[in-house]
Amino acid sequence: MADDAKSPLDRPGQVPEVAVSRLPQYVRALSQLLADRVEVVNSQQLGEMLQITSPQIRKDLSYFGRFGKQGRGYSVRHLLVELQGILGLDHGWNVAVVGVGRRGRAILSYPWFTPAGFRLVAAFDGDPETVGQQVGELTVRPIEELDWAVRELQVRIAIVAVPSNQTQQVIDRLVGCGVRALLNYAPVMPLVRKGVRVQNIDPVLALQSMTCYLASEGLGPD
Amino acid sequence: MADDAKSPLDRPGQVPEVAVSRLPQYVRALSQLLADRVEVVNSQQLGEMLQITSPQIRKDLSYFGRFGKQGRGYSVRHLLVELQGILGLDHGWNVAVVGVGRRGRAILSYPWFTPAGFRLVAAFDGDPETVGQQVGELTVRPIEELDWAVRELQVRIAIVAVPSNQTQQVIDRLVGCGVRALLNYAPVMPLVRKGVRVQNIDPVLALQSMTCYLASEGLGPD
DNA sequence: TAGATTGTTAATCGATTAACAATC
DNA sequence: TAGATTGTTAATCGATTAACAATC
Repeated sequence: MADDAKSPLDRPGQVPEVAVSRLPQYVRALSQLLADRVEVVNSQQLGEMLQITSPQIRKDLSYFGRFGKQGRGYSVRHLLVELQGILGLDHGWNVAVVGVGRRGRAILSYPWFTPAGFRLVAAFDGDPETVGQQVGELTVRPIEELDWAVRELQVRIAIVAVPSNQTQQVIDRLVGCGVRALLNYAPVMPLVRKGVRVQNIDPVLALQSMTCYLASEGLGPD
Repeated sequence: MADDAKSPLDRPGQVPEVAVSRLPQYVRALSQLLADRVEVVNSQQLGEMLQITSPQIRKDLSYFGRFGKQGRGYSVRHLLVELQGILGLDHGWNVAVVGVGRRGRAILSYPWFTPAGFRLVAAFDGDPETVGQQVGELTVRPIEELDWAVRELQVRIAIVAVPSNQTQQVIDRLVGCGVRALLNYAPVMPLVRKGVRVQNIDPVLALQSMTCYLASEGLGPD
C-alpha cells in the first residue's frame, strides 16, 4: 500500500505468471539444500535438481532482484529467505477447508501445510453428521458459520473439496467474504472475478492427457 | 507402427502439448452436454463452459481433423467419440497403483477412474502389514511382485503414491517394466527418459504460487 | 439464398534460449 | 589477476489471437 513502488511485485504485470509458478519449486529445492547443510548453490546445480535450465532460473530470479554473486552463485539461506518473502510464505496464511468428505478429511489430517507457510484455521461442512467432529486439529463447523468465521479469521485462502454441483456457489460465497486464492478439488472449472486466483487439482485430467501419447505409440493394452 | 501415416498423432511433433492437455477438458464438457441431451454445440458455447476462447478451441481441434459443420457447430456425440478415440480413452487402460498409504487408499477407493477410461488392475505396497488387505476392488500385492505383474497385465500407466525418498526408484522400476505414463503424488520431480510422461500432483506448490499475488496486494493476515 | 460458424492463414504476443558483458 | 557465474540483452521459438475465406 506504500506509495513508493519498490517491490517488483508492486508491478506484477511485468513478471510472467510462469516465472511465479516456478518460485515455489526453487523454495523447495533450497529448503532441501539447507537441510543438507549446503551453503552455496549455482543456477546450474539448482536446475539439475528441478529439471529447469540454468538461464531460465537466472531469468526468473532477475524479475525480483539480484540475489547472486558473479563467479560464485547464490547463498542458499539468503535466496531461500528472499523467495519466501516474495511468495509471502513467511506470513503464516490462515486457510479454511470447505467440505469435509474423504478429500477434505485427508487434507485436514496431513501435516504438510504448516511447514509450507500455511495454517489451517477452520473447516466447514453442510452435513449435520459431520459438523462437530474433530478432524486433525480442528472441529468441523456448520456451513452456516462460514461467512462470519471467514471474515473474523481474515481467511484469504480456501481449499474447496465439495461436490461438483456445489463448487461454484461455495466459491462465490468465499470470494464474497474476502477469500482471494482457492484450491479446488472438484472436476469443474469455477468462474471467478479478476483478482481472484483458482488452482484446480484434477488428477484425472492429468492422466487423460498422457494417454494421448500412449495411444499414438501403439502401446494399447489389447 | 503402420507405414502410411494418416493419424495426426503419428506426427505428434506438430501438435502442441498444450493443445493435447486441453482435449480432456473438451471431453468432459461434451460428456456433460451429452448427459444433458444437448445434440449440437459451437465453439463459443464450449468455450464459455471451460473459459477458453472459441478460436483457441477451433485451433486445437484442427490439429486432429475437421469435426464441425460450418454454420452449425459440432455434433456433441460425434466430437466426443472422436476425441475419446484420439486420447485413447476407449482403450480401457490398465493402471497400477504403487504405495497404499493414505493417498493410495483414497485413489483405490474412489470410483472415478473407470468412467474416465481407466481400469485399476493392481496395487502394490512394501509394508507386510498392508499387503493382503482388500482396498476398494483390489487386494494389495507385495512390492516384490511388481515387475512380474506389471509386465503380465501390460500396465502402461501407474499412479505412484510412495514416500518422496522412494519415488525415483519406484518410477525407474516401473519404466523398466514398460510403464510409459505416471501420476506422481510425492513432492519431488522425478527424472524419466524421453518418451515417458510424468504428471506431478502437487497441491502445496499450487497453493504457494498463489500467495505471491496475495502478498503483493497487501492482503496479509496481520 | 442469407446467416452462421467452421477451419485456416497471418499477425501478435509472450516465454525460452543463446550469448555475452559485468563483476565477484 | 584468472576463472567462474551472474544478470541482461537480443534472437528464437512456440502459442494465442485476429481476421476472414470457405462452406454448411
